[in-house]
Amino acid sequence: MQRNTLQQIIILNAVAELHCHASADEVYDLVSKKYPNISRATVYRNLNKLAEAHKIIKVQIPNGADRFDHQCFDHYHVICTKCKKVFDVEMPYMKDIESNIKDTKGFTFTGHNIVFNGICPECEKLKNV
Amino acid sequence: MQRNTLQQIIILNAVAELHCHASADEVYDLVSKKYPNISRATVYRNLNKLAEAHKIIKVQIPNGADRFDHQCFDHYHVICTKCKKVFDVEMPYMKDIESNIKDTKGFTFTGHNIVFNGICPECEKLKNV
DNA sequence: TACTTATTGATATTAGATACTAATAAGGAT
DNA sequence: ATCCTTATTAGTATCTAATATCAATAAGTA
Repeated sequence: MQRNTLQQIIILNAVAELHCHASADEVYDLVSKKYPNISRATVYRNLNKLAEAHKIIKVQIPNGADRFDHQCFDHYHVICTKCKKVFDVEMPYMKDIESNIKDTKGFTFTGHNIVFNGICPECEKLKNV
Repeated sequence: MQRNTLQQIIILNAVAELHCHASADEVYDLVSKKYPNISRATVYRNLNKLAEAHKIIKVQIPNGADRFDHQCFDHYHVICTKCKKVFDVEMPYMKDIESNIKDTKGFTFTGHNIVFNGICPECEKLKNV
């Protein structure tokens, strides 16, 4: 049986508060201000639980910490290769992208993930300093 | 100055021999059969060096070890969510996919990465046993 | 052949995440 | 309201993938 815990509520609120695709550690840092005894493991556990329950989205970043996003619909992301921050990309979700695959070789496709690489305006500015 | 080492040649050959997107550890296992004293660090170092030199491709997998691919052109991948093996996807590379982005918000886009999720035929078969 | 220094082997360290376990507390039953 | 069951937590240990460190080695020029 699923139980509602104070920790879970606090963690969900923290993800909502941190707009910019927070990592588990960033969530932990924010949460532990209000709830100093919370365990890092609890944060990780609840983030995954919330993602499974589709209350948040888990964005898995190649070679980086998972990010957690409060925007709960399918969409793509861009990671700034300088500062490693993750942002949403405003682009239609390609539901039927799998139809472009020539030979599925017996695979059952269940989804896809696009992560763009780029330089965010902040880092672009710093380059010119 | 770049130096040609026996280790680098052996590692490049091993990646070619392991068709199926080997992880650094899988490369290490194969290589250490022929060259028992090779260091794991040397394998990691050379795989990255070969990828930088575009002699192999480094496929960064969300929540998984990097894979190294001997096929040296831009293409997409599918990861089997059961066995975690990575395969090439036969699908045209979308060079201008960034043009679908509505609002770049000042970002400079430099590339993209698509990883499909799926179940490979092997794992599909096992499901029915 | 000698010299310079890139590279190696071996190990330590790091980051991100999960596993483990006794203690706690959510929420149904009494 | 109180008891009971057990999901969840806090705290810590452990794991994996990868990189850092550094003395020893060897590639390739002089």
